Amino acid sequence: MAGIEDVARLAGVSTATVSRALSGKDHVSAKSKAKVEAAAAELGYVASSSAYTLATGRTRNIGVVVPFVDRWFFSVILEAVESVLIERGYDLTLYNLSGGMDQRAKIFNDFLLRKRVDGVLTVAVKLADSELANLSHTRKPIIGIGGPIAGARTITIDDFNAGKLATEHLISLGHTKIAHIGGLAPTEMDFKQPSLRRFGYEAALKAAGLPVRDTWFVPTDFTMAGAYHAGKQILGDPRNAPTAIVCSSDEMGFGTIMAAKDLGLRVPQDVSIVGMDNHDQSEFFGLSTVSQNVRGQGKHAAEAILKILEDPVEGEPVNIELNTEWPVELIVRSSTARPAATAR
Amino acid sequence: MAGIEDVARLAGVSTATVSRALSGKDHVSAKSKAKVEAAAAELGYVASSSAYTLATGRTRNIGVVVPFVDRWFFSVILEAVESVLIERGYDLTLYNLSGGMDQRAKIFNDFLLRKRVDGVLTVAVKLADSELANLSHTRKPIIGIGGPIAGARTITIDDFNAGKLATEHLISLGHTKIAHIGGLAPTEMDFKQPSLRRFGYEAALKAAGLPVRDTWFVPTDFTMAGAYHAGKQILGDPRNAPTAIVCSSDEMGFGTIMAAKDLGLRVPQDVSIVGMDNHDQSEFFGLSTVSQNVRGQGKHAAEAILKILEDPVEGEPVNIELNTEWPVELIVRSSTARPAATAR
DNA sequence: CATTTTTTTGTAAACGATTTACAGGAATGG
DNA sequence: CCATTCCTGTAAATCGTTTACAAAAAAATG
Repeated sequence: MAGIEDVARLAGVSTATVSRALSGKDHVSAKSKAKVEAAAAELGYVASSSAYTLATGRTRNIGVVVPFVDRWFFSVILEAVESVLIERGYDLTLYNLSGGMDQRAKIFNDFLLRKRVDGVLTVAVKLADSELANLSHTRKPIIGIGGPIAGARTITIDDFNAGKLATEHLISLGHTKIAHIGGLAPTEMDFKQPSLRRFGYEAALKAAGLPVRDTWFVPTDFTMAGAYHAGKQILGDPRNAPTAIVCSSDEMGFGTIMAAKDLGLRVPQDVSIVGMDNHDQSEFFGLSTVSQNVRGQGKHAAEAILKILEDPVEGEPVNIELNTEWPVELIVRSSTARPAATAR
Repeated sequence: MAGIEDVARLAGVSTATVSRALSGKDHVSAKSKAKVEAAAAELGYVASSSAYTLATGRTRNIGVVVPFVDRWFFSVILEAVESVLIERGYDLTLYNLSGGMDQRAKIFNDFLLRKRVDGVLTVAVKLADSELANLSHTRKPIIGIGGPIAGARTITIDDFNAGKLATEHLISLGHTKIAHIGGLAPTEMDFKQPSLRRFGYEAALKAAGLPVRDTWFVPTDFTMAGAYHAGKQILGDPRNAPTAIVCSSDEMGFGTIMAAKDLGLRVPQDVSIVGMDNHDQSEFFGLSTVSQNVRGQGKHAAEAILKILEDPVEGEPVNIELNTEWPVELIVRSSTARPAATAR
């Protein structure tokens, strides 16, 4: 493997000149730049990134921490972040938390501290105090997507508002019997979005003077299967079946639509269903939803962290508490309509 | 940040002793080992990975190249690989090809050559000759999942056999009118699994003396939506509707099931549907399928590449052409049954 | 043309570990 | 008690860049 010295020798210049010519950030005469480039090409020279890192202290690598990779939201974020990073010459190192607590401990106590990354992006993970302390101690920028992180920049949507908007859509169509399929109680390591969305749902009902019934809220996990069963439960009730259901995610919406269909109910004639997120498959299911631009958030987060690294604001600490709220938008498709009773 | 010298000073030994004590591969007296560990813990010392890499030539980092991350198969592979790597102290750097040809060129011509990774895992990507040449030139181990790579180790399933097995299942139930929803024609950069699965389907039909009809094969992309439309097309045919459909993936199976239901057909009474892969959601859909152990393949690939790196066989080149064929297995759920005519 | 200013280039010292040749000390055996 | 072996520890070399700093060359100025 050719090193910088080989290139320097072949080009007839010093290693310093080679370095300058190739990185292009210092002045080098056009002539020697050309010679260096020719020599580098001839030898197939590529700079060793570890030597670069050792000399500069920069890794050109961002660590991305996700709780899952095989779920839609996370994989989309990952894809968006990766595309920005590659474009800018950065690597993406993936840290997946789904392997349990020891894997998690390993990641936060070993991997992220080894000077392997210039910054960390966390996606919907709630950091324990000790984890956050460890991380802050490295003085590297941290950006969180999908939940607050004390003392760091974050990008979130207003989950309360999303739940409220979805519910208001149904209310404005004339629904008064509106159920909710939402997330389970938040765990120590997870965020409380599910609850926020539910609070939004409840707030909308109350604002419209509509009742909030216990039996109309069914908590379940964020899967089609979970929502399918919840949906059957709610819609099969012989006495208190609602005419509309607000789901905390689109995947739940899909499950609910399937439950309705399997019960012989027509969507939206017999029951309206609205989801949240605007999943890639929502168009296919015709699911009305409160859209959050997931790719946009991922790209924004990636660009923000690169900005901090590449032109830091003088005198500003790397991490400041600052939340960027991403807008949500109602997308109406074919899963919502006026309730049958008031249809004509 | 504490360096190895600080630890050495605090422990009252030399840096070499610290290195030996911490890496644990050379003899150090129990006493000084304890002192070193205490000192390291006190200072919160973590070795700089770039210095380690520069000195040893090893990055403890594996590059994983995938064409997508937001598709089930790839995200599951990623998760499986990551869990093995973390466990063994390795990082995973993600390279996603879905960003187009220039992103792809960048990855193969820059990133993978910069001595940032010890080895490369590719998932269902067909390497161009020049890409493979570039990669081989680095003398790093390459392992491919889901498709042949000339001159390298690969892990695949027998797609032909999978297609055949799915079809035989339907034949053995008594079906004679069996359609197929499969992938589009392979592109330059993709693999030909779809075709192999189709060939397996055709071979099974021929072996049973059943006709292969053109109208019973509909190519589409590997999505629910694509298969939904294809399924409606096939099942809506007033003259030649089949009693069973073989789908090239489970996601296609889901779409086909939904198409059948929307046409008012019952699954499996009116139409049997079988998929391939054993997707996480297949249980929920009750989809019979030919299962391939995706997690198992991912883990195996990760372990195989670590094996090559950590105890190489003397005198064997890093890359040898060797395909490990992973077994498939028929899983019968509730989407397949005898056809109505022969049911009793 | 001499002098000053600006550009370009080269030298050599980091960067932070691992590794190795070598030396000193302790243990072993006769 | 001495010679031999076996452990430990030391000091210096090494990995491949970047980057002060200084020197040399080129361009601008009077």
